[in-house]
Amino acid sequence: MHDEALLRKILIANHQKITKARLTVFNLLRSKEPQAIASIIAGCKGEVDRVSVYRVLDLYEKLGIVKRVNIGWKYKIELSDAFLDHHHHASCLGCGKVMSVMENGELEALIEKLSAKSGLTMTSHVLELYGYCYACDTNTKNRT
Amino acid sequence: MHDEALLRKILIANHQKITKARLTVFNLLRSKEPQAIASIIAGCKGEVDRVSVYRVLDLYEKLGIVKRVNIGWKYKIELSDAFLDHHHHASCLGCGKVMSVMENGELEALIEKLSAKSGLTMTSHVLELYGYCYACDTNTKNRT
DNA sequence: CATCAAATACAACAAAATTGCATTAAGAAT
DNA sequence: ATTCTTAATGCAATTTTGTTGTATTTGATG
Ligand SMILES: [Mn+2]
Ligand SMILES: [Mn+2]
Ligand SMILES: [Zn+2]
Ligand SMILES: [Zn+2]
Repeated sequence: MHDEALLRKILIANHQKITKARLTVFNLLRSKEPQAIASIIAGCKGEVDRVSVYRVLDLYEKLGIVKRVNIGWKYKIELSDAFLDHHHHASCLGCGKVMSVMENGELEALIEKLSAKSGLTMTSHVLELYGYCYACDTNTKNRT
Repeated sequence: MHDEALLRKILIANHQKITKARLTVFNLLRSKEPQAIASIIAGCKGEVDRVSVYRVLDLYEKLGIVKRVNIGWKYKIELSDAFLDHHHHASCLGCGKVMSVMENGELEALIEKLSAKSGLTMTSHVLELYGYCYACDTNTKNRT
């Protein structure tokens, strides 16, 4: 099923209307991930009001359509695992580029084990890597 | 070396003054971790102004004395690995309790490997587990 | 197409974070 | 110890971010 069809299905199943605001925000999220709220609001300028963006995102979070992910100490929004495969992020502290790190069975298993040991019934987890991408790393080394 | 001596050493090495505000914030951070900014500001009431708390924390972050960690979609502040052993967090979505998950060689090695594969020269990483603690999990199950 | 509730825009508000500046105090100089 | 210098602080004002109230609009339904 393609993304928008799934979105419609989820909205209908939850007795929510399919509106211009909701479709606009959804398509923005599909275009680039993850995004800061400010960036989504900017992308909606003229189309959807600031307040409505917040309300759409609240709904989407409640319905599990989006999730908040932490990039550095700020959060950004991205589509949930129902739309994107489970993954983690590797962020460059130099240029801000965010790369996806795809699921790795060994790692996920280890995280499961860890959570069991910690006494937590884990429902989700977040792993973020920080450092410098090849380009930024090279630049840094070349500086005198 | 005990914590405050290390703090003083770092401040002096960076030509920063040792002030009442900086010591107060530092000791609050030592008392409990991790803490929301609001909680630090509250802990400083009457002692240090709100604005100064922000400025002290900015400095501390720049100097690597504290780091921001994400608990849910909000960040909290805790002392850096120079003061605390490297660890991760397991947070209960029910009651908000945060447990420390101590470093695990196997996991850390795997994360190193992962970052290498992603092409990032990793300088740090964050792993957060979310779920329900034993008490909250039991409560949830007992609900009709 | 008529109906009706849900969703939206806009204004007002509240909370969180930042900036500008006069005053204070930490550390250096004497 | 006292004076000097400037970084650090407190306080007021401002900006930014997020929320709430409500009249109007819009999407679903028959
Ligand atoms: Mn992503
Ligand atoms: Mn911690
Ligand atoms: Zn980069
Ligand atoms: Zn709990």
